[in-house]
Amino acid sequence: MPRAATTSDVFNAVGDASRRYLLDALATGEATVGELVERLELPQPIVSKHLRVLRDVGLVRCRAHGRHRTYGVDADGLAPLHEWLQRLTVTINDQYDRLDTYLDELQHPR
Amino acid sequence: MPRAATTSDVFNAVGDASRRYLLDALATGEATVGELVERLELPQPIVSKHLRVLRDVGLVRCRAHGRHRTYGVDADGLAPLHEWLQRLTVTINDQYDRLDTYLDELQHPR
DNA sequence: TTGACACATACCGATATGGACATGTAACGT
DNA sequence: ACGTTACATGTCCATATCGGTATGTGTCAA
Repeated sequence: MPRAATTSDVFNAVGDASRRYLLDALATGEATVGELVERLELPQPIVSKHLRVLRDVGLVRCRAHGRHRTYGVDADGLAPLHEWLQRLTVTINDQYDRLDTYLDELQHPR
Repeated sequence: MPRAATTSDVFNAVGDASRRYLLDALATGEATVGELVERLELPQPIVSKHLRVLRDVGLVRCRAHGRHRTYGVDADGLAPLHEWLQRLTVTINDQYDRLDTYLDELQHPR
């Protein structure tokens, strides 16, 4: 198994700077591919590819409108990130709490 | 520029599942490399390498103790993630708010 | 119907990455 | 001093990934 890998995973998707820029841009409102190309000053195929990845992991949605495609952030797709970060942070804080308790007991032994 | 790339970036660091497991494990308390190797059932060099990456991006700290090295999560290292996620989410919500206002004005024109 | 336009996909090359194995290094025990 | 323990680092390989260019697909206009 020469690589763990997997795009198609939200964490990996936001691991790329270009894709974060895309999300940042889309967060301010929906946009077509062309508009994104203009704003980010990236070649169109690059943008399309990143959008594809973001779509696959559920971070953006797109709807066709004439010959344009309007993309927008899917807030629900951010859930895995939020949850993981939250859990991690909480766990860390619990740890500190236990340390506090421990230190308390050292100073004020029952 | 055949690759954007960059490990040495917090987002990329947590993009890898193995490294997330390491963080999860360390969140419950500090641990030595050997302990992590046992818990995650990964070869020691792999663990060491991932820890190295996590250290470089400031997600973990380590202190030598005898011939052991005790690693622990550095909560501050999570800040970039928190901030980015926060900003993104807020921006998205602002967008929805504006949409609400717009819809309101459609229904209750001044 | 033909051509332009908006976007998606295919293919290519360069490189970065993760895992596996071997080796280096420092601290401890005897 | 020597072997062992606990890690770190170096090298190698397979593959994934990104960017770039070319091409395909569907829609609109004339």
